[in-house]
Amino acid sequence: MELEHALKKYTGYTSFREGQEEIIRDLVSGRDVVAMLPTGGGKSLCYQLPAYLLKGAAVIISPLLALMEDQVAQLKMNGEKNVIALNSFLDYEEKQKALSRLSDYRFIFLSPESLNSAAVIKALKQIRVGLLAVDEAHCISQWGHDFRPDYSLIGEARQMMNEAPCLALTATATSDVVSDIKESLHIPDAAQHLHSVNRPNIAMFVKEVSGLEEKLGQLSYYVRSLKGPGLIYCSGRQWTEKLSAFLKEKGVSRTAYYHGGMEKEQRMLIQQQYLNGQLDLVCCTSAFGMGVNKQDIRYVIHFHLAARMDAYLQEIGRAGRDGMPAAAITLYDREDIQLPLFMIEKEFPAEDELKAFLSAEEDSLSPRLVIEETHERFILHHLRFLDDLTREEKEEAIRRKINERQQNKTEKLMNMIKWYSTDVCKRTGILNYFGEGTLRPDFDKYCCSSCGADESFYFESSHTDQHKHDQENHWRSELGRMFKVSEPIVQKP
DNA sequence: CGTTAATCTAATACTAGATTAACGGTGCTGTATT
Repeated sequence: MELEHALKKYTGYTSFREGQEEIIRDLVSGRDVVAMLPTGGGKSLCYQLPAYLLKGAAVIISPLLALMEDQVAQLKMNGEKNVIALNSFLDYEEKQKALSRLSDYRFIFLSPESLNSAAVIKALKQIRVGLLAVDEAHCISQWGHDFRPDYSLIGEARQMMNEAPCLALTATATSDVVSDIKESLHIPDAAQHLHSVNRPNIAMFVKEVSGLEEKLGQLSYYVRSLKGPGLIYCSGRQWTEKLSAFLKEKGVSRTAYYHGGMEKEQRMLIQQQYLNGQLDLVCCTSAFGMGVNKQDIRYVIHFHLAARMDAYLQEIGRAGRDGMPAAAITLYDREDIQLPLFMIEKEFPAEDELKAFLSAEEDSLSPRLVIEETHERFILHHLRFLDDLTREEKEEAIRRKINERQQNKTEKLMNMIKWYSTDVCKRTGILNYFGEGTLRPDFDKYCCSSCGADESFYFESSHTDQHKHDQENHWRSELGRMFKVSEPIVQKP
């Protein structure tokens, strides 16, 4: 009906992809929406079309500069000129100019940090905002509490946007992440368009190892056996470099590493080569992922464990986006828990550090005490809400916040450890953890290591092409059955 | 807490072994006012 007409008029598409129409319909009728769409499932259309149908500009919050630039380029390519990304790529003059004629733009891209800057707030107050979209909205839950606190302030900023409908978009929203998002954005009554977190075509294997030597042995075995392309997640930057060198030595060429400490151009190059199929394998930290839209990743190996279930799901979820079988393998060493435990400790200011910082802060003459950037930001962020308190009260309040966050993170880590250690079906474990029902048990063969799935099914086949062909056909029929079961949408009780 | 790189020491001439220090993830960002 009229939505399809608008779709054709503004984008040239003739029909919606699954899930898009309901989301857009809700937004256009003024409702807030939390939506989950698989990557590559046409997420950007969900804010682009409403931007044309609603009065006013669409403000889109994006976590990475690279993602912002991609979106801007895409819109411009489609002939939309009234697009701007208000970020640090603009110099002072360009930014002033853009802010002074902000009402000319239909699409305004912002990082949560820019959204919080005084100049941007002032300019936004003077225009009409028709839609607020938060892309990769799981970042609110993942980063908003500590690493990038500005993510937790989007809800406040929303108040100056004349109650424009709010769209939170993500590819993996577990139920606790969804409630976190709704609370943070102050959209308790948002319509939810969610799918199950289950990915039936990804088989999960947890392989217990003991010691580095055995782990490296297993890694080299799997990388040489599995059908690629693949991805290896590890916990440190140095590890990514070491593993890629190690694997090259073992004869796996076309391997590269990727982490947040590399030059931007180098990062882009690796990502691009991987996307183009010029690389078979990338050893990476958690920096690699968002914006990587590759359909045919066949396996993800965790060389180190993931500290949280939602992070784990996101990382393995990069495999098998084409719907074809893929494998997620964790090389689990009990000793590995020490590193994430330590990270949780180190991420927040220590007690004496907090004390010293606050007393230096109180004395306006002394220069600000130099502490780690993330620690400082955490303290300053929480100080914003504690203006009228004495120093002791402030200290106490922030200490409580730190404890709260550390407990929360430790608890999530422990749940993960339980999941790694148990013999119960891995898939059932995940679904139960997120309050979804248990799965029908007839995919055992392709389910997980606990169900006795056969890892060799994911190996590079040495069979003839005919065999390969048979196997793929076999998979198609099998998948048909699977997706029937993966349809149901998560309901809030 | 565990791994790795850097420095030290001992007994003897260049290297082996021991002790210590450093490091460990994710990314955005100008700013006060007439």
